[in-house]
Amino acid sequence: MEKKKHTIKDIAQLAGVSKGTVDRVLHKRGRVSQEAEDSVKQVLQQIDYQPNPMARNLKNNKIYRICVLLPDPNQDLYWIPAMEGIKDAINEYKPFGVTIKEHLYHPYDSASFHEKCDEALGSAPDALLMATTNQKGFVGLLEDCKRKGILVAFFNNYIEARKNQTFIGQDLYQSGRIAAQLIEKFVADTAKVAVVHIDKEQHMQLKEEGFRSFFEERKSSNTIISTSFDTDPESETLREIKSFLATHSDISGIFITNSKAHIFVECMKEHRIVVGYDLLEQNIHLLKEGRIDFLIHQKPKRQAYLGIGYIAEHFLFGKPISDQNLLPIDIVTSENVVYYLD
Amino acid sequence: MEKKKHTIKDIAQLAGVSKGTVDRVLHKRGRVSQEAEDSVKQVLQQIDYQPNPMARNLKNNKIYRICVLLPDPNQDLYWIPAMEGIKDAINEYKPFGVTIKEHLYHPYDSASFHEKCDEALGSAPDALLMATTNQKGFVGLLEDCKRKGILVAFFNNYIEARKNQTFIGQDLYQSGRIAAQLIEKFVADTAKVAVVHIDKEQHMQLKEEGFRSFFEERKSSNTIISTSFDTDPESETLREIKSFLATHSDISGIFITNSKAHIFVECMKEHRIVVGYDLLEQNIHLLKEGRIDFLIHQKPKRQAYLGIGYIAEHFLFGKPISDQNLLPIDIVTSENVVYYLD
DNA sequence: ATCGAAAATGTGTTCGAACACATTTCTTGT
DNA sequence: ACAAGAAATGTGTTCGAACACATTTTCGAT
Repeated sequence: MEKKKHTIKDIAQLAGVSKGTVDRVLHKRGRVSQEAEDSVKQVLQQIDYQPNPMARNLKNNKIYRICVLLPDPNQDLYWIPAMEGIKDAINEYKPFGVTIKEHLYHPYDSASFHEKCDEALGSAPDALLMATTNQKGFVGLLEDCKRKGILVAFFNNYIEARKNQTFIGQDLYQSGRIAAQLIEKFVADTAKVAVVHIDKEQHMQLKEEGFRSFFEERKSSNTIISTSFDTDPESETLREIKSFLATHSDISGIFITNSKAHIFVECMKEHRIVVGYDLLEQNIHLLKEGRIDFLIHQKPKRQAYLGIGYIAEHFLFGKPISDQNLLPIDIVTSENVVYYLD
Repeated sequence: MEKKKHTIKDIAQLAGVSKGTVDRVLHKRGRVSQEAEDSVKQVLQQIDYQPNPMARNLKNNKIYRICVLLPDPNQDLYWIPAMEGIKDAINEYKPFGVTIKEHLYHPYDSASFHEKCDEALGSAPDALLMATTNQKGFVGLLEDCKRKGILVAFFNNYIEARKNQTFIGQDLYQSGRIAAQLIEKFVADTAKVAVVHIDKEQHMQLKEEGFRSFFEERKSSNTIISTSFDTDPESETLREIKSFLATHSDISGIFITNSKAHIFVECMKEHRIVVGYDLLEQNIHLLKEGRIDFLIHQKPKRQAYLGIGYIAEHFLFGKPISDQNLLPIDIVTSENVVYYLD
């Protein structure tokens, strides 16, 4: 009773040829007379034929293999959500014949990184999903993948994706601007604000640039200072932070450029506007207590999940894969945090 | 070379029976000896068999029909994004044999609503996606669907979903609380804030309740007043708003409970903290100009898209459908608005 | 005209699940 | 013990696309 979708057989019948000929026209395999080709193409123009993805994939009957290259979440808890996203994706795409293998390296051990790289590439996967890090040998790895025709997807920090690559993440510069905007709304016109880097990494610089750019555009008379702390075992981090706070008691807004806001905030006695990153348990706790005002959510779980998803649906259903997928920069407060968890 | 997925044939071989018997066990169709059933079930326990969704669906070969019941976006521009989401979903799921038919009724014409209801239900679809409205006959419609076994999904405003129903949207009460939190952070401890309803509808009440609850919990000494305006052609809306502003010049924060913040804000001369809803073009313009501070994004496009998506994937791949899908309440500023557009 | 090669076209099989149908095995009453 | 009927089990076909393979047609060279 329902007009069912057109099939190759239908087209063949309408064009007065066999399904083999239609197939040859569709796939441009040649061996078709001009006459037959024309009549098939005419039919194709009239009906809009879209091949049945189910049938196509069933015939394909390929097991797609995706390798994930990630710092071990047991070593750096930051990666736990990403791992969860990957687990979700595994469950979602397993029935479709997508297999995913995780290769977890030690975050601060270059040898481990290379070992896992070799392990992953050695298994000659169809695609590789990896967190962007500033590990040495990163560029070489990419070239290797390109040579071997392995599709690469990154997530986490921004990297410019080239051909056969895709990136899932946020615009870090812009997230710095958002932090600035939130703080600027709160503090007095002449207030002093601080950019705080803890265990500085490269991506934080972009955030600071974005942050400063916002104030500069406003031609505000706010003072912006920036500072860094390290949490090396040998350094007395907490004392340094407290000392900083003591000598800068006139600061009224603080932007902490990574997930470690909780370390800094625990040292603060009186309230100041605080904007940080990431929904770590400790950060959420402080958010709910009102000691952190806003957290910018980088959505590592979703990034990882989408990374797998884009790859899988590209292989399975031939969906186009775009080289850049910038996710919204979500502003999280104690009142809406619950919707962003898991 | 790759361990390919287990098939019914594999199971049959392992259990020493034919695929027909395995099929009967899997679908509990009976006509299987205890002995055969045990041996198949034992194999099933050892390997974790998941049927190939592609093959299943290919054989099914059913055209799923979804009807969408929506106010005409030409009459009320609010519904344009929802329509876009539906168009996207159509493109996405068409190749899988999902057909979607839109039934657009005139938003303020009850007769038109009923006509389109009958039209939609008359075509005996597999599922119905509709925007929640307070049209009369709404409850009757739902019972009709239930009786006919039609899966129903709602989006837009909250409604408690029952069996065979699903809801996609936001917690309105909570969104009011978020508005309150944003305003409370900005204004002085004793400041006066206003809740403004324009063309009052039922859902706005929930938002106001949430808004007030936040201030009450804080035991703040802020004063909260609420007021309503109508944009009937005969009422002099703008004059009334201006008059309100003149007599309440001490208000420092304003919460406008629907997408019509732009109407109110256009009447404001000096800046006050303004929180509104929805990414209408006019609102975005004012956001960028700094005359609106925050917009709460209700994501009508995504709601509609997800509505179709949940239904389609339920039918196609047997994904479970949950009765409530609360989307994050996104806080939008001029700096992150770009990521939420379309 | 006739053969051979190349070009054109048609046929058949596969993927995995689902189900209709065919066949075998078992049970029961006489 | 044997037929009849029920129960158990096996076989075959279908869905749509893809591709291997079989068959037919065309055309040039002799």
